[in-house]
Amino acid sequence: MNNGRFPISMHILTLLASADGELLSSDYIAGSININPVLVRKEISNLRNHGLIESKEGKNGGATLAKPAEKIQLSEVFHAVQQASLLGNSKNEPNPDCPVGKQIKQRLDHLYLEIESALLHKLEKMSLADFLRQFQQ
Amino acid sequence: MNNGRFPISMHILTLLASADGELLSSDYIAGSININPVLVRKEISNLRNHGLIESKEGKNGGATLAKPAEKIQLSEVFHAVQQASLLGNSKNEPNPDCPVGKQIKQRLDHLYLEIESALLHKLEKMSLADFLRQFQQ
DNA sequence: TGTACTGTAATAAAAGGAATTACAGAATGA
DNA sequence: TCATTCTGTAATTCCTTTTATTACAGTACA
Repeated sequence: MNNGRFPISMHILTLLASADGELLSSDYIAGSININPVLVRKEISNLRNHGLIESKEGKNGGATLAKPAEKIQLSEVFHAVQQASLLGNSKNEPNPDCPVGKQIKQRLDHLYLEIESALLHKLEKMSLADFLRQFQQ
Repeated sequence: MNNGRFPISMHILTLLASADGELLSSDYIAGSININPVLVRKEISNLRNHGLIESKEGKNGGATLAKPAEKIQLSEVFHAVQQASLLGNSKNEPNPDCPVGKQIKQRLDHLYLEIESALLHKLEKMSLADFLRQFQQ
């Protein structure tokens, strides 16, 4: 996970959770995160596709949570933004004539599965509501 | 962890573990990983700084493990290559005038610490020898 | 003393991420 | 109805990060 998508999604969701049902515009959200509104809309689009957010077009439109913050697990956020494996992959194909090179990808994939399952197990136990609760008034 | 450093380091260490004390050159290693030898030497330099590898200059030089594969925990490899946080950071400073923006960094840092400790706990239980054992002859 | 290595710096090329521009389409409400 | 204010999305440019390459000094060996 090379980029800032997880923190950005967390920021969006935290804002929505604290807005308590009120629709927030991408411009407003972008102002809090300090990034471009188009990037916010892209992330919202992604989170919507994963069932975490609902949004409304047109005047007075914006985004809101699709379900209560208590029911949003951080593992869902992780799943929504994850694209690459956690610990990275070598870009090139290893040498198939080398006994190690031949198998390393498969072995690393297996290792990554184990690691990710440990991580997911942890994230499943945390809800967006838990996360929001840590914020001081 | 955006890049391929973890898999590359794992590949290097696996080759050295399977070489059983014999010195391997950066060219040979690069040929197995299929990357540039200079990048291999850089990773070796890093792994050496972390006490996982020893290397010898000059003719017939190369690298070898600094200790038995049984004593190399995968958490050590992780520490050696980790530079950024696991789930990424937003590049820009969030808006300090927003109650969420003001605190989000700190809250995410805290979350990341929890997550990483779960991951490290898992990696501590795995040795390089364990990893190598999975390779079929 | 030539050869085969490492170590490292500097630079270039490639890839990926983020910002920006642009604009169509939807909802609102005056 | 129609200007306004939003979303959704594509296309492009800009910037940063990764990776590859080039170059060369230094080391060890035989």
